[in-house]
Amino acid sequence: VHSFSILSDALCKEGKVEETRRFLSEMRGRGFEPDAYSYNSLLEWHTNKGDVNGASRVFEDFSREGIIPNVTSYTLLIKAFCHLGKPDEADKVFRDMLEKGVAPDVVVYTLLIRAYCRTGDMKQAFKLHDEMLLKGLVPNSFTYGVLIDGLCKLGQMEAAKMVFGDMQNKGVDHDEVIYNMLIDGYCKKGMMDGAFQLQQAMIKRGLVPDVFTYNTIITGLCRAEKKDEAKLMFDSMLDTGLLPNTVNFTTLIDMCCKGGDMEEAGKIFSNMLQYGAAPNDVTYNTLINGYCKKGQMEEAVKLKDEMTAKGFVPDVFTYTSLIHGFSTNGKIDEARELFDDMPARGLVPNNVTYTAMIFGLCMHNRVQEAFNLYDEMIIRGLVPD
RNA sequence: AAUAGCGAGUCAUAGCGA
Repeated sequence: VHSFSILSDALCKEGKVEETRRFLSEMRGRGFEPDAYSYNSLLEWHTNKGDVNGASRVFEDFSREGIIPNVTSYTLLIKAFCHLGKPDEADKVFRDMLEKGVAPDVVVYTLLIRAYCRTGDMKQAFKLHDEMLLKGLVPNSFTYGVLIDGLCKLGQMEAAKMVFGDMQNKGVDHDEVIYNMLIDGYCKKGMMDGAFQLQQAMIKRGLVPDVFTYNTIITGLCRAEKKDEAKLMFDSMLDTGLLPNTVNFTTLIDMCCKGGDMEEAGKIFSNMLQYGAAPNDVTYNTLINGYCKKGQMEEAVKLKDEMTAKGFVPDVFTYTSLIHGFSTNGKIDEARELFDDMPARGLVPNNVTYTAMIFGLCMHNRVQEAFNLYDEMIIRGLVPD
């Protein structure tokens, strides 16, 4: 059964879902009863697609086939709910798991804690942390990490530092990721000195700043309008022998775009491949937004076509940039056309998209249409901010 | 009973704003 499970996992990870299903029934035909392990990769596939219903269906299969889901199975279903930003639903599944007598572990607790952190509900997050301690589970660097990151994202650096000290007292080592999260926290608050201090501290501890560390700092420097220092930081990253990745280049491109230097942005864009870094959807979106901001809509649209041709799917970011670009360049009809085209592309306009469109309509004195859209977004369950 | 197989944390892109 182990061997079959390993194969089933490999099949599914290649994206061959139907074949995985067939494989599982074939293994049953040969007299090997699949267990939770055999099915979990299938479950993970649904989860990563954000398909809660699909994941739930696998659970229905479990009860039909008499398979007992293990912690990992539950973790995957819980993750699907986390992905939807529904920590309470996730928690319900978790409680259900406990009732069924499946023992929780550090991983599932960490995942659940992260779900609450992402919604900014640190109170629940810490409650779960205490609960796992009561159960005799030992938080590891992942667990402390989600707590620290949650606090950093809320800008609560003092509290984050306390958890940082706490984990050390408990004998859990600080790793690069932990430092990176704190550095990002300081950068986002504009406290670059704090960020640099931590970078030095991590080096002193024998840790090596990685591409995450550098990119975090570079982004921080860009936001602090210190573009020259940002460039120097990029160079010193290269000096350490680190290979810049797609995110690093996208950051640089964005920096150029924000400064209106599309020529430089384009140069970096065409050179990045030489470093083995291929542009991705975010890279395209960044450039498209840059051209939109400059009013070079032909270029922007050209890039949208190019990204599509390369197999990337224009997303809500792409459309919002273009809608805003057309709106503010006197082409409100083009903007509206794009907006109306979104549903057909499987895209759901969000708050930002609606604001951009409404703003554009108002600028063009099409107030009635703007109000109609405002009503529409409320009907769709969006909450104007 | 032991052992092996699955799951969790950090960086980049969009609108408005006295």
